[in-house]
Amino acid sequence: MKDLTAQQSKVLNCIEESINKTGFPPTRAEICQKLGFKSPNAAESHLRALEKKNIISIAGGSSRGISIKNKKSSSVGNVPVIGLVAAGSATLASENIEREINVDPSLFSRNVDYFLKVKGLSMIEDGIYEDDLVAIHKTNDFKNGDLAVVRTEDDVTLKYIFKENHKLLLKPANKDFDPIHIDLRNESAEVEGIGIGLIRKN
Amino acid sequence: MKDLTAQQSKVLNCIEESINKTGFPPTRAEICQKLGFKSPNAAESHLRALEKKNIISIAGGSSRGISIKNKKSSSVGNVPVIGLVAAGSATLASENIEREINVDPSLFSRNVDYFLKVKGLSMIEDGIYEDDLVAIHKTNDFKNGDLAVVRTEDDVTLKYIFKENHKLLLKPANKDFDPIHIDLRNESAEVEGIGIGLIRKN
DNA sequence: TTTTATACTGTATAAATATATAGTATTTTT
DNA sequence: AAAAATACTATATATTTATACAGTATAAAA
Repeated sequence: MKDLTAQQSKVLNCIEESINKTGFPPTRAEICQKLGFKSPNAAESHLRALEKKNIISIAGGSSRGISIKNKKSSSVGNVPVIGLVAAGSATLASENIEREINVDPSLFSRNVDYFLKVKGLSMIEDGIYEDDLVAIHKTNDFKNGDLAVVRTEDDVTLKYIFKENHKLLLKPANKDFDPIHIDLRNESAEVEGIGIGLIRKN
Repeated sequence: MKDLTAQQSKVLNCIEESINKTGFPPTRAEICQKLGFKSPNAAESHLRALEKKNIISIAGGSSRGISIKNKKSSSVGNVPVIGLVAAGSATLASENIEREINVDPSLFSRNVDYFLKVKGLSMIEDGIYEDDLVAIHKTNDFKNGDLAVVRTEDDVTLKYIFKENHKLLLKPANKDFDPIHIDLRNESAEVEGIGIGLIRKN
């Protein structure tokens, strides 16, 4: 991406300020007033330059039609928090959603589809505690050793996953817990997603 | 707060949608178009009702001058990430800011002023690992047992803090590390903030 | 050296927009 | 039962606003 000139940065800043302060973008005249320009065309041409550089987009024919592109903070990534309840149905069904939190999607390595609120102490030796929120990326693709949300026939658990042929090993990180062995010829198991991060509130 | 009527909710929704989609609030005409009204005054009066109920504010004399009040998610909480470098100057000075991340300020119990990127293994037994981002609330007020960012004469560390008269105890959570004893009569130490949460990226 | 981009002033205007006024009808509150 | 709020249509208009056009001047790129 091309660099912005000093003036273009000022204009961009002015737009951001307006949105933060008033809730809507500025008019050309307002930009001029704030930056001391005497002609609306001063603002206009800077806006067109910013548009050309793909920093903003300008909606033609509408007032205050300026929006800042790739707002890494469309940010209003409203991500649901799902409690692992006894019955173990970790679905995005609304009845399981405890609440929603706003996170920057770029915060983690992959897209976060939901947060799983950890129950139990099975992963405590690797620093995953009860009530921690584990960021889950929904996928059924995994590598051996990934932290996976696995739906078995009678439960949903968060464990390290290892697969070898028809055998699935779900390994906890707590010596007081036994690994779960699943023979896929007899039992079904589905990987719902993998853990890509966590949030803890003290 | 008074409840909104069905129509008022629709209008509010329409405003939110516009802001999310285009980046700026709608005009009266746009609201009418979206909701099927045939008179701009339909939108106008709903807006005035919403204003009266303190849900939105309307900037007089400016186009698209609608903003939604107490947006709990101004949400664009741009919080800096600070790396604990050897020299140990964990300040908000820009040279120490590794990057910024967007978090919902309401995510943690208190306001997050910055994230401290953890170096070393001194807190590993309590699930705080190297490169974890510990959410820090800037304050010099603390309770015994709080996780604190402490600036000593020659370092900045993250430890559990205990104070008794003139003695300060900085306690790690790793049996391989020794607690730090500070006699405040001889040495200075300052609490920069306390840890209120944690983010980990796998 | 000739474009092209930057950085403006100044003027003008069509179109967008807020906003007032006049009605009608229904529902809710007092 | 009266008043107030809701929920609109319809029309009008002053003002806001985007946007084009005409210049001037300087710096950077081709």
